[in-house]
Amino acid sequence: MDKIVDMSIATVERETGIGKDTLRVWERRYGFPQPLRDSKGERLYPSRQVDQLRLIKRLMDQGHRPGRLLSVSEEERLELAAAKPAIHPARSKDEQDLIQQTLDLLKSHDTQGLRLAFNQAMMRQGLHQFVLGTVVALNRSVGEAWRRGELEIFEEHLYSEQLKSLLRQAINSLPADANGHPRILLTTFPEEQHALGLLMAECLFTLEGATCISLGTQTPLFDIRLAALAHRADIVALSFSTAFSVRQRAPLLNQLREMLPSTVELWAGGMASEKLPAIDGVVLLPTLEAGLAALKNFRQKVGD
Amino acid sequence: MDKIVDMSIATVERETGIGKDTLRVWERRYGFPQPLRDSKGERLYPSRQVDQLRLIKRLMDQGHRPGRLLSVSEEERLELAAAKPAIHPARSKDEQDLIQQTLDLLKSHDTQGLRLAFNQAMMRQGLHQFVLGTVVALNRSVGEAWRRGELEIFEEHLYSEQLKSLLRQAINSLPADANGHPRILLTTFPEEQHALGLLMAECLFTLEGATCISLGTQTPLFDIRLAALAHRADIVALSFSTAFSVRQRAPLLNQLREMLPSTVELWAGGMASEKLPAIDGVVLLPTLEAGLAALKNFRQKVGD
DNA sequence: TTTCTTTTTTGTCCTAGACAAATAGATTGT
DNA sequence: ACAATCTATTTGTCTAGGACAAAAAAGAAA
Repeated sequence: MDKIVDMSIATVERETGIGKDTLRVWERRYGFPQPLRDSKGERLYPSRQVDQLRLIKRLMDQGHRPGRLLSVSEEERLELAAAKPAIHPARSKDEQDLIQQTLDLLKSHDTQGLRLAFNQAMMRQGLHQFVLGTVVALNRSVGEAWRRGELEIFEEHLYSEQLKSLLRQAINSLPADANGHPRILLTTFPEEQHALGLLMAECLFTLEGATCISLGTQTPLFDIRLAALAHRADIVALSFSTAFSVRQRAPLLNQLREMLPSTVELWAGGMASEKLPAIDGVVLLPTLEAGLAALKNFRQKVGD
Repeated sequence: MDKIVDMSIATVERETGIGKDTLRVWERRYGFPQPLRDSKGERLYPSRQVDQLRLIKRLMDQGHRPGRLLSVSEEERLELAAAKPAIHPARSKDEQDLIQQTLDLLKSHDTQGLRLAFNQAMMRQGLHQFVLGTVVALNRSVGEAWRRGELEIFEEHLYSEQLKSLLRQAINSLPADANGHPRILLTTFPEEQHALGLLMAECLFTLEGATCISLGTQTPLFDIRLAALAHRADIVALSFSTAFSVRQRAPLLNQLREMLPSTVELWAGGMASEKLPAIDGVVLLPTLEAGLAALKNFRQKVGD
């Protein structure tokens, strides 16, 4: 019971999200991690080191650089983890309260209560405001709490499951206009598995009377192209989370841009799109508001 | 417009689901694929070869072996693809009709119609029967149509999005008994992204009055353990699709088994569990019916 | 036929070197 | 002091070809 065994390199990749090649090159360059070896010479990572790797990944997502993190002692890493919470735009009392309530409910694993709280907030504010304001703020706060180590991954899963379920329900109860314009195809790239941003966009676009076709997450580029053609989409909208490596975005977007007919617009929304260099023929949408503006824009353009 | 560029090895891995190591070793052993090289000597796969790889992956999922597929000509592979549809247990006229209707709606990309058809079937049959009979049959038929090349991946995405949405809605409308027993934690392993099986199980277990805590897909083992402890789960139930490599299941299940307290049962459900060797302390559930039986069983055991 | 043993097939891991894109740091010009 | 340009370092991903064990197929024996 409860014995935690040493892990193979494939397992560590899965558990931490750090690639095999990267794990090996870190070991070579920085001397960490330093796994044991089994009888056939393969790496075996003790769980203590895997914990450290988890922490390192967290800190890297916060902007720390691997070189420093890896050449520093275990204790110093823990210090970094306990650092400053960023300052945020002023929030209403209501929002503050809901955030605190959400974090408390998550920590006590009260899924029922969570659902109830979300539902009430949504009813009170209306879907538009709820998504644009509250959900955005919640995402940020939950993400931060996780980065600070206050929440476990499974608690974040719980949060996003509840919210996804609620948003889906909301979308389904909206009057669907099959001939709404424009026709927007929604999905994410293959490694991107975060569906929440997608659902938020779908809510807002559907509220505006557009037709949304959601393929869910992780569609290969080739199939995005096929789907766009099959559904006669006017716009292909992709959602990115911070987890999606910024390095990969530009080349992937370029590739998709070349695959799509030039009459189809390509929108890229989500976290950290600000950092991205402008790409020809790709509309970058750092926020949901920008998405709504783009939609208005598109309609004006097509209108005349 | 529409120009399809050569792809890097990382891209091919994403698009086909075949690992980099495997792609390289196939090239060495069988001479296929045989990518071009760019200025720095890195592989560039022409889209023609990537299409072939997609086909090969499909055929492998059907049970063909790589050695044969890769050493055979392009034409012969296409012949294999057009082969026999397997024979299935007798189905009711209703079910047959719905299956045909679903495939037609999918091919014409009529999401509204799809949703309507599903909803009607569910209303008519009741959730229990709908999940156990119709959804199972639909999954199989859609999966087969895809393997035969009749459906594109994006059409399969569409199917599963609609169904997931419907099942989620159904679950939410069930009377949730927060004190229902047993407490079942539902999730999948990190590479497993198919949420449909999970939702189907959640429907059935909830209907039986159990408390389901769904973490969604792709939870690291470490977090499954944490969640099980935090939620005081009686049972941890994992869902596998055929896409999940059979090779990996046994070691992963063993690993999780060792991490969990022995008082917590571990259930592994989903396709191809029959093929799996028995694992000590892990209950294998090849079908949903087996899952329901296991639940009844568990209750009797605890009852006395 | 079934069961056991041998051979082939197949995916994953290994080392150690290379290189370009991204980032940080230094230098220069306004 | 601040912005822009250049240089140096950092970092992830790719390459080659060898190795090995687990799975599957083929062969042998009951």
